[in-house]
Amino acid sequence: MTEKCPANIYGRRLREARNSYGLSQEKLGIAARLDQSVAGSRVSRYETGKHEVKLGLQKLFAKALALPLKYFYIEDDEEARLIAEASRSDKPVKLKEAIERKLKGK
Amino acid sequence: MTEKCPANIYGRRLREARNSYGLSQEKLGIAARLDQSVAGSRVSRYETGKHEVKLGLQKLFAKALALPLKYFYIEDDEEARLIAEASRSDKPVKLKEAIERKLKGK
DNA sequence: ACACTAAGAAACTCTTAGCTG
DNA sequence: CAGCTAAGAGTTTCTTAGTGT
Repeated sequence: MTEKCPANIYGRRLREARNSYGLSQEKLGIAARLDQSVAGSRVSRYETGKHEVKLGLQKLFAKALALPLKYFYIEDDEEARLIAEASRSDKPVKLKEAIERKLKGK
Repeated sequence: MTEKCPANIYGRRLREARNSYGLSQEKLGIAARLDQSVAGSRVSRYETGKHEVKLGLQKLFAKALALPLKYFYIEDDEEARLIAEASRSDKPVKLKEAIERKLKGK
């Protein structure tokens, strides 16, 4: 464990969203089509703000987490929470389970 | 002139916002604290999607244009327009003029 | 299992200078 | 003037391998 504090807004929201699904960094990375061998270390650096995320990968994270791109740049916590709820209420199925089902399917 | 088509959402919104103020690429770059010698060519590549913008500079663009960070990642045109209006209606002074005043002050 | 990191390899962006309408 | 781009210089990220909890 021992999570380090995110240093920018994107990393903060990414970690928030991942934790809300109870996913590990590696599993989130795999859900976003990163190779398993690098998924954990890359997500770690994105969350802590060591590296920035290219737009193509931002889209994959957004899709995997069922959130709009803009979510990761919303600075107000309350607004972010509302958007997250609204985005997910569209989907009746629990997404954590959907993601983990996909991962096992491979 | 001869504007090339933006290849991603960030570039599209950046150009939109810049045009709404009637600023040139060079002037926008200078307003975001880029050196005059590079301002035009860099903004050009950000808008056309050749290069991606680091978060630190995204914040400077957002501030110069009086828009929230998330604006540049809103995919729906109608929503983007609404946010732009709302963000600017806070400010009674016309921002194009404010920006150009700053530029001349140097 | 989970989160994180150093170091060299690989990929990207920046500056300069110059082109087109 | 306004927008765009090639190429080498400069900077960042990626992969690998490994640390510590």
